[in-house]
Amino acid sequence: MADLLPADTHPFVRKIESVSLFALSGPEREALATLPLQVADYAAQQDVVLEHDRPNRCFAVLSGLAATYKTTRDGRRQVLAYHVPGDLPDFQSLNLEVLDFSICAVSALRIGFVGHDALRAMFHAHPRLVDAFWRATLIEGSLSREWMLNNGRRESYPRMAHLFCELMVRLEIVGLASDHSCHLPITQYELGDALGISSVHVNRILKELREGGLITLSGGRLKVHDWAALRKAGEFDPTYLHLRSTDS
Amino acid sequence: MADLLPADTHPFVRKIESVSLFALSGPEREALATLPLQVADYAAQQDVVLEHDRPNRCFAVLSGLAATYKTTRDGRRQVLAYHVPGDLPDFQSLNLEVLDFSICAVSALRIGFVGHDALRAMFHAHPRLVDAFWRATLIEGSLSREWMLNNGRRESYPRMAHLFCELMVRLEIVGLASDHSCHLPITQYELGDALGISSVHVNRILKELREGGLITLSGGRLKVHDWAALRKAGEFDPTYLHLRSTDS
DNA sequence: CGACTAGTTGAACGACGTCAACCGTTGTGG
DNA sequence: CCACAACGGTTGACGTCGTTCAACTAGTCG
Repeated sequence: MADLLPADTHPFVRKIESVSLFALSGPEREALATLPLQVADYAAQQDVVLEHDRPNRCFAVLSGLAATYKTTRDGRRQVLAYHVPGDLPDFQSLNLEVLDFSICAVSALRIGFVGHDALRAMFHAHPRLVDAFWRATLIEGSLSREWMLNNGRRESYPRMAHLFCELMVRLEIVGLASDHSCHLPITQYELGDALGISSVHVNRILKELREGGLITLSGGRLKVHDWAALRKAGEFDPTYLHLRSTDS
Repeated sequence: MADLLPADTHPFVRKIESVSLFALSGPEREALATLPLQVADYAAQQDVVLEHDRPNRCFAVLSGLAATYKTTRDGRRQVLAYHVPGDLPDFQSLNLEVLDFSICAVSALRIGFVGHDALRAMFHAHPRLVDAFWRATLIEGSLSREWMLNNGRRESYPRMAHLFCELMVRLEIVGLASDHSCHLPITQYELGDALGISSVHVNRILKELREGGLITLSGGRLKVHDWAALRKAGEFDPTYLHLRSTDS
């Protein structure tokens, strides 16, 4: 079921255009827009790919939220990154035969698979696109470094504040948040997996943030009531997102 | 002060050869070996590059140990990765204008700088090398994901055991460890920055590991006395290192 | 010899985890 | 339509891991 979308809304075109350091040529844009996408839907909690898989395709998030995670042998889970529409969460599979992480759906998720062959053919025809995609993976790396600093060296209150700041900014960029409010159907248990703390403690920190008037998270919706305060609490500096047009 | 080394010991050749999925051609090896290197030496604790720099070159570790780190605003430091000889710690600077991390020398460090221009020219002439270098950065990403799991979800005892396992394996690969013993002139304070714990606690965990007969760390030397036990304690599975020839 | 640095250890404290109870909502089947 | 199970959120009590502070030791360098 190949699904062709109009070029300007095609996820690859939007993403690469926003990431690359040069303006895409017509043929390059065309090549991206005509990449054959295999669309698939996942319910929350379902896994898309698993550690030790050897995929021959990678995928883009079309809608919904995905999470990269790893688990220890005794089953403790650590979420390493969230992926918003436009992201290419397992792009490394193109050059790394066996996956070292799993990716699951956080909310209802629609993704588009692209075969490695098709990508390699495109790169052969349009070598500049390699730089652009490479850059996309490097930006993901930058996010993960900030995540490491956040989880390693900030206590849970600023840590959670930082996470909410990042999510809000990234969702705003792709048009999924407005007025500092976004759809975020995530359980407190899952939040704990991302922050490296227990769900009980998540609950307490959420309460603190709520009673401080910074945010509310309920009914699957995150609302930031005091952006300046949240940003300050999380020591949030968006430089590491490598945005090209800075706002807020 | 350009410094030309014999091709088989040239750090780029060794590294890319060990990382790439295809055998390098003569001209490719030649191009790597003749990359002009600007050699520089750093004392322990000195910074090589700093967050917010906009470098026009990147570097390879020639000898010694380097560390990538970030700091919070109030000065708490988190080490994100260690780099052994052959590694390309800031290769992302080629496609990411402004650095989002700093790199410092852990022990006496010798590095070789290569200008971005020279690299780009080489990639233009030998497009397959792009894949190889890309793959090198992806493997670094894999290490950082395991690091995130380790620091996020393991307690300090297994966490430290895991770190020592990784360092030992990586140093063995580049010939800097033998008999499960290696030069590791690192203070307990710095170890704490890597593991996200205080130096006092590092001391106590080291004592536990020592009294359990697993390792000793003194006089700038790490000795593993019971590799099987250390590996078990750290739940260490080297898959994430993406080695091509597995040993031990 | 004194000053400095890294390591070592104890004691008190704090952050976060664990356990357990309870509540509210949702969904399902009799 | 109601009963009830299942699940996520909320809260308290208590335990543990790791931090902080502080004192002391040992090695090194001038």
